[in-house]
Amino acid sequence: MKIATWNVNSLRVRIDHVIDWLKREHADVLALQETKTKDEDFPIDAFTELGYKVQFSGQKTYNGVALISRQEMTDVRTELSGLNDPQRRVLAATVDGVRIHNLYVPNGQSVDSEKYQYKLGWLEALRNQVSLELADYPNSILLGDFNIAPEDRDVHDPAAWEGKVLCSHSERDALKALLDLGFVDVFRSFDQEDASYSWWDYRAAAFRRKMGLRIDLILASGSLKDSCTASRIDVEPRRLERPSDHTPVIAEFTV
DNA sequence: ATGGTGGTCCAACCA
Repeated sequence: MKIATWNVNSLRVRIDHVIDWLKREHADVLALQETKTKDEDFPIDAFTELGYKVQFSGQKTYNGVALISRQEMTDVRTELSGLNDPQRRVLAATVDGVRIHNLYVPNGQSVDSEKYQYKLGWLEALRNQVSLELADYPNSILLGDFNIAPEDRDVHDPAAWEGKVLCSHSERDALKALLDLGFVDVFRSFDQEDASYSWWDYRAAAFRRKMGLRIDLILASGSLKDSCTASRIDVEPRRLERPSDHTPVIAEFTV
C-alpha cells in the first residue's frame, strides 16, 4: 500500500496538480487537507475516472478533508468523539483492514491565542479517540497536516522558531502523547536529506530560500511500522506554477 | 523591525 498526504490549499485551484500527481505516482491512498470545498461541489468524477473511490468532509471557505482510495473505504467517521466541532478536519476510514485517520490539525495561530488552546484540546480529543480505536484496529495510520514540527531538525531556523506556534513544547508534547500510543513517524525510519521540509510559507520567497518546516506527517502504529518499506517527501509539486504551500509526503507499506 | 503571499470571495478571515 502506497499512501500519501497533501495539504492542497483549495482543491478547486489544485485539481490539475492532484490528478497529474496521481497519474504519476499511482498512490493507493491519498489524504487531502484544506480542500476548502463544500461536499456538493466535490469533484468526484475527476477521481472516479482514474479508478479511485472518494470520501470527503468539507465546508465553505475553510478546512475540509478528503480520502482518495483505489480500494473500498468502510466505517467512515468525520467526528472526534467528545468534541462538538463544526470545523471539518477529520476523515477516518478503513482500507484493506488498515484504519486510516486523515487529519488537518488546527494551526493554532500563536501560543497566546484562543486558537492555540483549541489546537491543544483538539489534539487531546484525537488522542482519546485513537487510543480507543487501536483496540479494534491495531493496524492504524495517522496522517495529514499536523501543524507541528516534531523536532528542531524539522525546522529551517530552530532558534527563530523556538517556542513559536508549530514548534512549541506543548504542541510537541501533544504529538509525543500520540507517539506514546506506539506510533512511529515513518519518515524518520529512513535516511533523509538534511533540510527535508513539507511546507514553505508563500511569503518572503521562503521556498526559494529553503525556509521550510516538516509539519506533514505519516504515523504508523506499532503493529504496522515494521511493514513500512519507504517514506519520502515529493518536492516537485511545490515547484509548479501556482502551487500549494505544502508538498506531498509518501509512505509505502507491504500490507 | 516589519511585512511580505495566497485562497476565499469582495471585506476580512485564515494560514
